[in-house]
Amino acid sequence: MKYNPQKIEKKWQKIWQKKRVYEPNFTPRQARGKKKLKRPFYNLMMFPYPSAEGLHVGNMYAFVGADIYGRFKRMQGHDVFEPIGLDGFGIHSENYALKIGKHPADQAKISEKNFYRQLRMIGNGFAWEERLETYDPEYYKWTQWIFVQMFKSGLAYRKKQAVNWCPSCKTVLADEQVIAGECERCGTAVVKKELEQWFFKIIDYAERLLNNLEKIDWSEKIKVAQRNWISKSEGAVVKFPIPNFQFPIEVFTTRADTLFGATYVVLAPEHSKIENLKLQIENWEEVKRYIAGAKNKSEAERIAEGLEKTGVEIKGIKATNPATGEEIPIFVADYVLAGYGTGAIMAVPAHDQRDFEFAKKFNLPIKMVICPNYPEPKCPVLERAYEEEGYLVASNEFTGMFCQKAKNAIAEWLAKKDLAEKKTTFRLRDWLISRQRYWGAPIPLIFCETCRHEGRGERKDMPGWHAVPEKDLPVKLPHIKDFRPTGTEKSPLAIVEKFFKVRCPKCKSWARRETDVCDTFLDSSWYYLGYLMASENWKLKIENSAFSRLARKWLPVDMYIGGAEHAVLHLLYVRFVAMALRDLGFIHFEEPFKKFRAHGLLIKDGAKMSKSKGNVVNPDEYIRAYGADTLRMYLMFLGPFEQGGDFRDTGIRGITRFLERIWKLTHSVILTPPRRGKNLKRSFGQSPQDDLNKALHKTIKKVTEDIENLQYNTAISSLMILVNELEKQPSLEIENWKLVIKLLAPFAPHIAEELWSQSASPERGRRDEKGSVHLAKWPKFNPKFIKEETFTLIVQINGKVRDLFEAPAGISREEAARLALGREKVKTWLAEKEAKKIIFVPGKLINIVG
RNA sequence: GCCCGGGUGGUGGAAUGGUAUACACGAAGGACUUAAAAUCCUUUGCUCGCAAGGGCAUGUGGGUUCGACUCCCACUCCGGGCACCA
Repeated sequence: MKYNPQKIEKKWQKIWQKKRVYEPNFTPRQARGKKKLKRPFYNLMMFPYPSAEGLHVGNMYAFVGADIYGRFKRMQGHDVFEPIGLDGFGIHSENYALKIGKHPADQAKISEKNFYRQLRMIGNGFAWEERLETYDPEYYKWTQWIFVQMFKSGLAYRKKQAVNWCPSCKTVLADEQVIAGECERCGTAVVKKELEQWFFKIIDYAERLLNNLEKIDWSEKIKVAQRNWISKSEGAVVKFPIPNFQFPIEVFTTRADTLFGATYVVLAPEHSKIENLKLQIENWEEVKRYIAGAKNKSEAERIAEGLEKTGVEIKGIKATNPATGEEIPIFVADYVLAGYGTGAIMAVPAHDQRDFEFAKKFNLPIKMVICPNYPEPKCPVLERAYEEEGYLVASNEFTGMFCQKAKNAIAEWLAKKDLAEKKTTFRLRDWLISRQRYWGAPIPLIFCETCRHEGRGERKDMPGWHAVPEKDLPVKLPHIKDFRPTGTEKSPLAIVEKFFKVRCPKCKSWARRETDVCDTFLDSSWYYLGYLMASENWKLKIENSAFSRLARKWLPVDMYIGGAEHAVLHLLYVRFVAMALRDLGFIHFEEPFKKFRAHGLLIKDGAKMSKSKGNVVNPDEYIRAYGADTLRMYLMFLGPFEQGGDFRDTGIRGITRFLERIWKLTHSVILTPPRRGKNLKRSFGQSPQDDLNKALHKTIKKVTEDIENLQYNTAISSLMILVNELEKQPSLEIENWKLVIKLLAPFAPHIAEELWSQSASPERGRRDEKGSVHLAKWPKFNPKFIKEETFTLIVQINGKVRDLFEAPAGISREEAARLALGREKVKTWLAEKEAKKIIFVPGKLINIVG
């Protein structure tokens, strides 16, 4: 019989599904009845969004890598839950539907079928019965339910502010979705628009999101990215009074020590105070023009300008430096960001490069107050801002103080006069959650004009707004013909009367539904809970104890694998939502994933895969040509899973050869009974059987350790080394060979299953072999077999390898030195010289220094 | 500009501070074949040498060490992330 991957892969995929091999036990009660309660293990991978081209080989790379880990855990005796689903709601799916002129709901059905077909082909141990799609009303009912909880608890709020707007996608975007001023999805330059939008208060959780990073076992680079994104700054808010005006300008600074060098104040163009000061501003027209111009600029334009600073002085008013009492000018400039700190800064051109450039351009005084050398202040002439540490100069009683110390001293001095206050600020902004698009979960809120008028509402701070009562969820997305984005700052649902016209849940008068939909990242912020709900056909409720029991058994997720590109998107939101749900008492944990590992990027022939380059690998054709097992193993053999790999067509043959050799070897083992009792003794006293055990158990150890560390490439290579060895063995027993099949099983599940079943013919069959190899026990290595009796002792002379010989394992330093010095080569190399020093590393080498 | 990765044969890549180049691909030669494919065997970092054997090589330059791909310093190139965050 020849190895025919296509045939056996289809066969086993069917059998697995029929026998429910990969379906875990969900209810604790059921499990108790069984003789052995298996330890649950939730093995999660980031679910894909069903894209235009079908499953990308990069997806397959990620899924296979995650699956190997899951299969490994299953064989180690865990009850593994490895679900899969589709993240099909959202702009990406809708954009594709628009492009090909289909309705997103119809396209979803097509994509769904295609994706599930492809996902079945790759041979993962998915729990298919719990699959889910985010556009399924059963699912988004709970997306909406979460929104309602956020609203009721005050974590969702509505606010008008300058937000990111993508003119091509015709919707607002979250900060996390803007990459270098461009839309994450389509690459169009994002513009700022003043709009009223829904936000989630993720900033309230900034501190916890930051602190918890210490407690979770995640890829370090993701933690670093999150830390940088949240970016905590400790400083002070300092008041700069405006003469003849009631309110001072408040600035945020982390460098209170430089306060005596603050020679002007800058407000962001969006700063609210400017409007209030209108009557006192002499050049109001000019200021107004500048503000309008700045607001119209796209994010990308601002970045493109680079360090070229622009701004306008606000004439007619001055600010008082609270430290010096000096009156200093006030500017409006777009290098100051409205959304950070207080939206205003004190400019210290001598010690901040941006302020320095601005001051140079506008000829403003540059006053040095920090000097590297003290007490002899010979301050250098500045060519750029001096941002390093130093001692204060020209700062009254603080002169001579080291800057770190002065920071606190000055802040406290001003605090006593009520002119300053310590403050911690985060760079993280609140999560903008509403989208002016069609293909998403409608935001489940209703606005009632009557209630607003009478000051009623679910929340005191938001009169007129009501959550859709939970019994009315889901708010179904209506099937409308014209789903195209309007570009009018409103969703296409805003003109669908049968959708938005609704009775107020409170006063029953006619009211209006919110017509924006939720950001896709809300869909994916809780899907790991969804899979558990799917196990009971969506009959469970998050708030009920039945769900809670299930969650306590399975959550938090034990292992989560996905792409690093979601470091500050999905991976941040999902943590935030879990914390919020925990605080509301719905779940028992605040970190959803105990362990997260980011896989590397798969490239093709040294270049990134992209549609425009035309080098995107479609897994279908490779599976058709070589089989899923070969492709799986090839992908994993390319390089370390966490680093990625370079896909080259030529390499695949090596894996095909390897699997064919395994196939052949199995049959020769089955057909040729071992010649017992004929083991020839060797000169070292080790029989071929000892050698075989050693090779076998070393490999078991190596493969086990490598899988645990996701080093699949070296695990596969050690399997290859073992097979090379075993092919030379005259007497290979089937029981030993079966250990190899087990080691192979996570990587090449189909061929392993086929060979397992073939080797377990009834007359040979044992209990372990009746079922699937994937439920068989993962082999344990026996340290006794690995123990070496001799080793290769390396002999170095002055650090260079000159000789080597076999030595007994426990050889002493003296004995090793004696043997080494007696060797011909050593004598030659050492010539007449004495050995000055001898370094001996037990079990490794001896270095003779002459 | 800042923060992460990374630089090793013709290629993908291995190496707890201890034989650098495992494993695989490719290439060359051979066996089998009428022939080809497949398969199997041998060789394969560069270099000097008939050989035995030697010298040189892990981006560059220094350092620590008996010994450095591995640790430290400086630089350089490539990939990724963030980007006027006061």
